Amino acid sequence: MRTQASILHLDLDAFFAAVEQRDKPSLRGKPVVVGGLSGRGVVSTASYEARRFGVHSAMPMHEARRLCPHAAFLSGRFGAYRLASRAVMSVLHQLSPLVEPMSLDEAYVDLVAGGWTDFSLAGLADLAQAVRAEVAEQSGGLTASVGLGSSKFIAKLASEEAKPDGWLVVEPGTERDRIGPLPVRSLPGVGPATAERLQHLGLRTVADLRAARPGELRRELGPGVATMLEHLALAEDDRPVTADRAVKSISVEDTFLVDQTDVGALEPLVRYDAAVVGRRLRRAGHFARTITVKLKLADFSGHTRSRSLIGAVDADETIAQVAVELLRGQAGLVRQGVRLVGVGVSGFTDVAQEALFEVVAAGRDESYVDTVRPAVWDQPTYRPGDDVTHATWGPGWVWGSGRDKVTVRFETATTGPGPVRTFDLADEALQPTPVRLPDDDRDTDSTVITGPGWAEGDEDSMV
DNA sequence: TCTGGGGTCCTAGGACCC
DNA sequence: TCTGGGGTCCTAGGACCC
Repeated sequence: MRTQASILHLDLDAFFAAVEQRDKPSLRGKPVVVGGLSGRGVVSTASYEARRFGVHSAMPMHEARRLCPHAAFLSGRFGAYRLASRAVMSVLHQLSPLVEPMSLDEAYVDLVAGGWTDFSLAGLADLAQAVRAEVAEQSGGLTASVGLGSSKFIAKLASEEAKPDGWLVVEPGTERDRIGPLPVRSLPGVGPATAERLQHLGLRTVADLRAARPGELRRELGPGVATMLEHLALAEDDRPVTADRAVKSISVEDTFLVDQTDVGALEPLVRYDAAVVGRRLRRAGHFARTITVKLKLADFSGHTRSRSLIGAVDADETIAQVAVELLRGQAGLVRQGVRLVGVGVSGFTDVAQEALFEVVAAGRDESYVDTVRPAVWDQPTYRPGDDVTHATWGPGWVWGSGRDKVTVRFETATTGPGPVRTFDLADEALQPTPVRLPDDDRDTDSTVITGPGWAEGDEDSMV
């Protein structure tokens, strides 16, 4: 817990709507609503003029139209928002190298890391006003609210209280008194579900939370959430300001105008989404090992299916193939009616690690796996017993496989009976080795499975 | 015409390995 | 043949945030 109000939180006011009003003078002073305009869209941002009519973020767009029919309804220009955001963030970077953007319109700044030393009320007041002025200057007139406090939680609370177009310093030492009367919902990490459970325990305010019987929170919310809330209720928040947080997943999703029930009709979309994801993945310079397909049903329940490949990939086609298979595996759910489908990737590495085999389905007794296929997707699928002599992956045939192992029998019509060898799929010996086949007049590269010592044969058992 | 799209983090169970 | 604990990875779901 810091003893000085050394964390700054900046939040642009009604950001998307404000950029629209900045760029289109005719919209100034009028209600503006930015969000999804199609049937199932929701509001991203409402200008303060629109908020007066009850319009707010996350509200279904049709309701916003009902409440404020004369507003300007816009779908958003993210290029413009990104540009404005960049200008604002660069203002913050002049304060400190430790700037943590939470979104296009919001960031924390660690003033200690920036060498700031004057934490007097007057000093921080000057700082807040200078930052807001510079943000307006650099962004073409956007207004920002600034909060300063001894933690992220308190700094954000301060900027919220200052909104719109204001600033507030919460003096260290006054935090607990300030947050006591607030509803539990104002604690970070308390959303609708947790608030409901707390309500059930008769806990409505932060002060109620503090007075909760020991063990009560633990039973209702689990040790993790309970501990976090106990600390936050006392204004104890040690979360550091972290610059350059690495991206951990990339995803794309689409909500349909009308619920869909036909898997086949969804496949082209899933393939397209896979390509969008693939392009973003490559642009980020990453490879991904896990591919996920997400469905949301008519009843709003969410369902995901994911598969981790042996190696990391970034090709559209590979992502698409896996995604389509995962989708097909969910045909039963799709028939119930889906409102949303999404494709995502995660498990990033910075090098490609396409491996030879992908274990697909467990055998009935789970002692072996009955389908093995190359993780390079234009190659055929092999099952134990399949002859791979004539495949580019020869020579030999797949004998069996466990979860992380594949057993190959090195035997072809010309070589005669050969040894059986089990490889760990991570085994270097299983990684593709390009070779030119002697009789290959098409002059294409092929791959041979080799294993250290396989010529002696060995008694590696099937897994 | 109820309820977007992009993320992060946590939990819990099972497999698997040592 | 029975027995155990810890650590890690994978999958699925859910809560939350902006």
